[in-house]
Amino acid sequence: MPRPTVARRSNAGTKGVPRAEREGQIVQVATEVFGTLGFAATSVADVADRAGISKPLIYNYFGSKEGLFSACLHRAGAILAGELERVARGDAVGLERALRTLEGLFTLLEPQPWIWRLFFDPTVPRGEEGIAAEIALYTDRITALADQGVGEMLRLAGADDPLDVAALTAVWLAVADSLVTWWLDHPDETPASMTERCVRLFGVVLGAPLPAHVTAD
Amino acid sequence: MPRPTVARRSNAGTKGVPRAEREGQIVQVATEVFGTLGFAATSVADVADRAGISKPLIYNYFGSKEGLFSACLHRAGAILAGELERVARGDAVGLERALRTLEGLFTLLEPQPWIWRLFFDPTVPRGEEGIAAEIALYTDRITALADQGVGEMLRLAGADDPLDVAALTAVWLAVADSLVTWWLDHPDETPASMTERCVRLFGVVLGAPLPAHVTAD
DNA sequence: TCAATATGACTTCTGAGTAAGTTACCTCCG
DNA sequence: CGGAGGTAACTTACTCAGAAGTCATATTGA
Repeated sequence: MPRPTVARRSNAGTKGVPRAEREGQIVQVATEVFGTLGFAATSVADVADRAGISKPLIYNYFGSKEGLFSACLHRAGAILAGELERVARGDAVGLERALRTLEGLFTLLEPQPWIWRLFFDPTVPRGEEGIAAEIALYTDRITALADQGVGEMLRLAGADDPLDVAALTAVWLAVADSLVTWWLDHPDETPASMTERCVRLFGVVLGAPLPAHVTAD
Repeated sequence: MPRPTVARRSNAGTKGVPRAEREGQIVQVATEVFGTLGFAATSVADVADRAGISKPLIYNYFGSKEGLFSACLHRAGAILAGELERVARGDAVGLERALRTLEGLFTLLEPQPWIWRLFFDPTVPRGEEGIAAEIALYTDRITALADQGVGEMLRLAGADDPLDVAALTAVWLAVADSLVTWWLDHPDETPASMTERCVRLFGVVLGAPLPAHVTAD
């Protein structure tokens, strides 16, 4: 049956926004949603709504939900890994380096805190290939930096069990993650105030008396 | 059309397993799946399969997916919060108490490491009521304990900014979480070896030289 | 007029939740 | 002791909603 020939205004048709620009807008919106809700809980239709365009346009430009996530990932990854590597190239070691990293992180994440979440999203479909692999690309870079910093610190202290390094690296990443998360819950904090707070806390924790059996062992 | 009168053996009918026992089995399986995959990625049908029963039985007994999760939560919560409170009643303070807590945690989680995950599952639907509220019930208890320990430690060090306490509590919970997660990825470790590792790492980190501007500020 | 930009209205699939019926145990009456 | 029937334990086979992904079509700048 042919469609009724009634004059029905459609919203279709170009709005004069070039593809590159639209893609940028979409990626920005999508990053925020993915970062806030997680991959699984994010619906493409929702992203389309918030971006003020329609779902098929997203599929036109990004191919699939994973493709969209991938685009967000690469933008965020370039920013993040780049900054962290910049810090790592500095000559700080041990806790000094840790603090510098946190400072860089806070400054970097100030305008768009969600991008951090993309790399530590537990809801992305696991698998040897696909998104998971791309995430690994970046987390490996980040972990390598952390591992190097942690390893250096442990070596200075005369410890060199590789498993110790691995465990402490995991802990360190979690510490960074938790501070970012806490910051997200306390929007009044500035990067500077967060950094100061970290300096203060480092001081307190490290100044605390060691338990007897730690020194004894 | 009437059903064919052919003799078709159905699998229905009681298998003689009393409700309480069945519920226990289901909760055990469900806890593992929820804890491993997260709430969102877990399908009720999958749980039913693994438990060797059918989906409607789960709905019969637990009402809904949330109801099932809730049952897992309460079992796990009773175990977890109870143990942590036991440790907290001890007379250790500061880092000593931290180590004792970790030790208790590792021992407790040895047979069933997943239960920890239930309380820190980012994929549960947010909302003022429902599961989220029940989770909060337990995390509040856990957080309160952590907060108390952290607060005591900061007070001993002469610091008492409540936001500092809150932030350090978040960090401490993340540290515990990351150690459990790391352990999950290294199944060869025993509770004892994990505890030793923590003692060692505490020693190294706390023995590290303080950055200049930490002491300066 | 053609290519780029855009959309409404599908199809398809997955997973939560349900209706209705099946089987086995248990009790109580004879 | 034997069978009627009540009830608890269980399943098959659905419905229904929401989200991924697709198709055909519409609009407009160059």
